[in-house]
Amino acid sequence: MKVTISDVAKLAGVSTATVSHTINNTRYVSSETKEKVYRAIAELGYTPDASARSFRTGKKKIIGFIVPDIANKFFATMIESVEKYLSANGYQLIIANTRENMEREETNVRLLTAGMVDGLLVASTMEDFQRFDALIPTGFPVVLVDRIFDTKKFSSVCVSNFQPIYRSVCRLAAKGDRRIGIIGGLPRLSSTKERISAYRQAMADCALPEEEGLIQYGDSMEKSAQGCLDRLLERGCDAIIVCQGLMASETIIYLHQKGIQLSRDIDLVSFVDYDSEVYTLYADQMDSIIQPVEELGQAAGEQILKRVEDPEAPIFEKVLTSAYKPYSQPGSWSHSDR
Amino acid sequence: MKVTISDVAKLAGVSTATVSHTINNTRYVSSETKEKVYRAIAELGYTPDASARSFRTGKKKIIGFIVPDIANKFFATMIESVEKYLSANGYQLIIANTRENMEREETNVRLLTAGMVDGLLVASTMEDFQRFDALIPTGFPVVLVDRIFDTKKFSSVCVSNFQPIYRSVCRLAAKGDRRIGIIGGLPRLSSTKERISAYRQAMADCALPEEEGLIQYGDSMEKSAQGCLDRLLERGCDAIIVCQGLMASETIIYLHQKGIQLSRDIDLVSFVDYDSEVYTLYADQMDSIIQPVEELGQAAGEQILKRVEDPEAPIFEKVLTSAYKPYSQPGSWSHSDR
DNA sequence: GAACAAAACGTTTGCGCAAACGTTTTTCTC
DNA sequence: GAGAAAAACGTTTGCGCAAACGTTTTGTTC
Repeated sequence: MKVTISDVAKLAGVSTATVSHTINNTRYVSSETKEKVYRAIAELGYTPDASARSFRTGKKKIIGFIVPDIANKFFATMIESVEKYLSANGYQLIIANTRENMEREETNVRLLTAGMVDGLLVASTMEDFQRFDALIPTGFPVVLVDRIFDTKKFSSVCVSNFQPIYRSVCRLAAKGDRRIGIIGGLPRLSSTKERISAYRQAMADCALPEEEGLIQYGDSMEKSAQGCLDRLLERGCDAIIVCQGLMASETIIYLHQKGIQLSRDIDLVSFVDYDSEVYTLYADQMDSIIQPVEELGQAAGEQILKRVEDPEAPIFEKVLTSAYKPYSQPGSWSHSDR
Repeated sequence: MKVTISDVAKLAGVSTATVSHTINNTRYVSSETKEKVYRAIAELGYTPDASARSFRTGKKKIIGFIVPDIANKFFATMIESVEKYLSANGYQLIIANTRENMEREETNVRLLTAGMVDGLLVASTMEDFQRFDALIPTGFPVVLVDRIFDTKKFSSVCVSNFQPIYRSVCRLAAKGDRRIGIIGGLPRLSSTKERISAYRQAMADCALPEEEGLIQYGDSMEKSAQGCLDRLLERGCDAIIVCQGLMASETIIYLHQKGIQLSRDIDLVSFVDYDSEVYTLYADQMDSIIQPVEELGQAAGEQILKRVEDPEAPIFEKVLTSAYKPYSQPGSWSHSDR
């Protein structure tokens, strides 16, 4: 039924070793013999079985990527960029979507690390490092992406969260805004924590009164920003900072629908998805923080392959920098420096 | 180093067969023995090796999905929905992104069908069925998604393309529009062909003059709609039909930037991504065609698992229906009926 | 308590391939 | 033309597991 390497060997009149070496270029084979082998392969329509190969070599040529939300543009773009890098290097990509659910993350990590992939990229939805760490077999190649833990146990690739938010608050304060609200993502995530802490510190440094009600948390899922906004608007904000692209779009739409005009009625600073439609329309009325998603994806791909190929490689922590685009200087882009 | 089934067997004082049967529930094992086995598994931290298992059984519990553009919201949403269905049924999903490139599609299909996955979902970028067909090993479970071929060889899941466009033209014509332009996707795709042919037929049926320049093709990638629009606007259109969500967003933004107002200056009908931001903002100024992306994804998942579990199952062709939302009746939704 | 069945487990094989280990043939050297 | 080296290929094993095939033990019947 299935054509195997020994069928090829038989037809070509050589040994299976020769066929194997011919295919994989792992030993010298005379060109006449190669010829015979390739002819037999073509005649039989032989394709090496990936399962058997993986089993034999222990290499699957597959990387897993645990993502909190595939349909979120931020992650979709990152997946694209990761896939691009991996496929260019002979690897395939398995996606697992946790939908910000810890149990699903556990299930998926366990499944994938049990011999299904060579390495794992994880944008974890977990807060507790112990719980995450317990899932990873000793020595298994893992790279944390976008969301990290407070240990040096795994390599990681993320973007700076503190500086852009700190800068945002300062700019708003300098503009005369006093009551600055902020909409963060899930409170348990490292990215959210860093951003909120930057907000707090900047507020203090700018001598602006802190007020717990000015800090709201959404879950970066659909319609989560509206509730946050309602609560912020009730308190009468001069400005709002949004920590996530999807919620930024919601914010803009919601304000638009309420007849609140950006920059005239309220100041807005936000993390945005670079090519999101709302961003294109409103880029000139707000400060935008644009994360280098594609670089993030590529760096993640690089790091995981590096670890897969050399599991002893030292832990590596890469922090990329977001672009900050103030609306007052359209066209001008500046890089925050951490 | 690695804990295998025989390590477990040894520690539990049973045979490997018993361990295997205990894990997989494939033979009666007394509860005391089960106890011993599970205890040994826990003590050693044993996890069955997925590679070996796949190799042995021939089942990988993985489905491949060949996608033309991951970052496109339409496909990202579909991936999400496919993944949801598959993971609920114990399968993982491998993504391959072709970026609308036929060579990449060939490479990926070949790779995945060579023992890496149990079945394949394909939204093909190819026009030539022979070329596609040549890539698929005999009997390999394949389901075509969104883009189909003119044969009954593979099962498929797609949405109706003809009816919504036909209806669009009729509505525009009834409104008095004469010069109706259309922006289609890649000319080689079945979806594009059906939509354009619906346009032609409707134009003829409505006694509107055909004009080749009114038909423009974009590639559904970034910025492709602008060129089409420039050419259409040059000809002075009363109305424009856009056949794809991403290009719809571009169109709306571009018209907005040019100061052309929807419904006052020009009529717009478009396929849109349901939760896209621009759609949310402009839904009341245009006719929208909304494809049932999630149902599409789920149906695709259902079909491919059905084929994987029974390769002899009859060919199945599912055609889903898009929702048509006329802007004149906000809130009212109607279903086109093919 | 012989004969037989059912319960509960063990022994062994082979999936397809890569690669360690081995053999033969050719070529070269003096 | 004997001996050694290099070239070119062959034989065999085992990766970890599932399952086909076999065996032992424990009832059960008359």
